[in-house]
Amino acid sequence: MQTVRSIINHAEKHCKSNGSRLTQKRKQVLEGLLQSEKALSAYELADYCAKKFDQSLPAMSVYRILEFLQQEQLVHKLNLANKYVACSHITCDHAHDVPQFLICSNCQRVEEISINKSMIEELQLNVEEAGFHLASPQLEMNCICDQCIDKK
Amino acid sequence: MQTVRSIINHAEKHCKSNGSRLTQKRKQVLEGLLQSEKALSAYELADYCAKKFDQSLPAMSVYRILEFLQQEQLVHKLNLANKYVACSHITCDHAHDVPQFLICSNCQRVEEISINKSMIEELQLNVEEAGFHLASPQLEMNCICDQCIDKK
DNA sequence: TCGTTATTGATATATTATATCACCTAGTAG
DNA sequence: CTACTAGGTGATATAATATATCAATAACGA
Repeated sequence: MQTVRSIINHAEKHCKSNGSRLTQKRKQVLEGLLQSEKALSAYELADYCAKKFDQSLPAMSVYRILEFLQQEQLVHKLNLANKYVACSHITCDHAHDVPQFLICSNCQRVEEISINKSMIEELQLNVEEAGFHLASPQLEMNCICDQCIDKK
Repeated sequence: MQTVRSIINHAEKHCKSNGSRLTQKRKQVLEGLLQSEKALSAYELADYCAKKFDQSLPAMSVYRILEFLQQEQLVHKLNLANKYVACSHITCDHAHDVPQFLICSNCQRVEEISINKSMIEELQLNVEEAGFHLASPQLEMNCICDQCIDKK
């Protein structure tokens, strides 16, 4: 179990070695995502930062910061939910596999798992046959999690 | 190659046998999707209907109509793009497999293909192991199509 | 320290979507 | 045939997500 702080430290080194900077505000946004169980929207992150750090952060800035964090592969955007999550492999130095996100459409909890390589290859084959090319091999699946099923 | 008209006729029968009605406006929206190469937003559909049928259709109505058409399985919502497409199996009476949508993130062209059953099962297994359950087995993949690649 | 570049703030506006109430129209019962 | 009812549509307001643009500020290198 890694602390939020240690992950952020790792992220900061990662940025430095890339020649980019993990500023205060960027850390705050990343922290917001790291401490959250579920995916958050840009506006939710703005609220989080405003409350937690007692200093308003315009939504516009959050969007810019999220864009930066995505470039640095520290954050993923879940296009199914229009929300954002911290990458779960920040502290692994190796490039990670094709990420697969399971998104609970009820509580927004997100699980990031990795799919079998051979499966991706087969998928990719299907895609190529149809005359398309995978842009981002990220897969997002609309799910319900155990907890939410139990509640119903 | 089926005409738009014949597909709409088929859809109308489908609705009748379901005890629902494919009204004028609903036909117009469905036609908008059928004649389009690419996925359309609700507002784009409203524009299409306004121009083509010379009578304004409020966006609100389009949303309601799209909801109806989805219930009737005549239309799919692409959550990746926040846009809508006509189901490509309207004239097949049998229930179709797990749909897989390839969405060109450049031109919004969409291809609907069907995946291997065994693959879906494997996917499902992965999902269950993580404590989640597939809500809709529809898969959407962010792609670039051949045409757009060539242009670049 | 100066100037350049990267970062953030502020404001406006676009795009997608939902809530709500009023009106209208097609099918139904009497 | 008429009045009733339910389903369908219009109108309006507003929420939620996102982008464009210009100004202000902070960090870094020469």
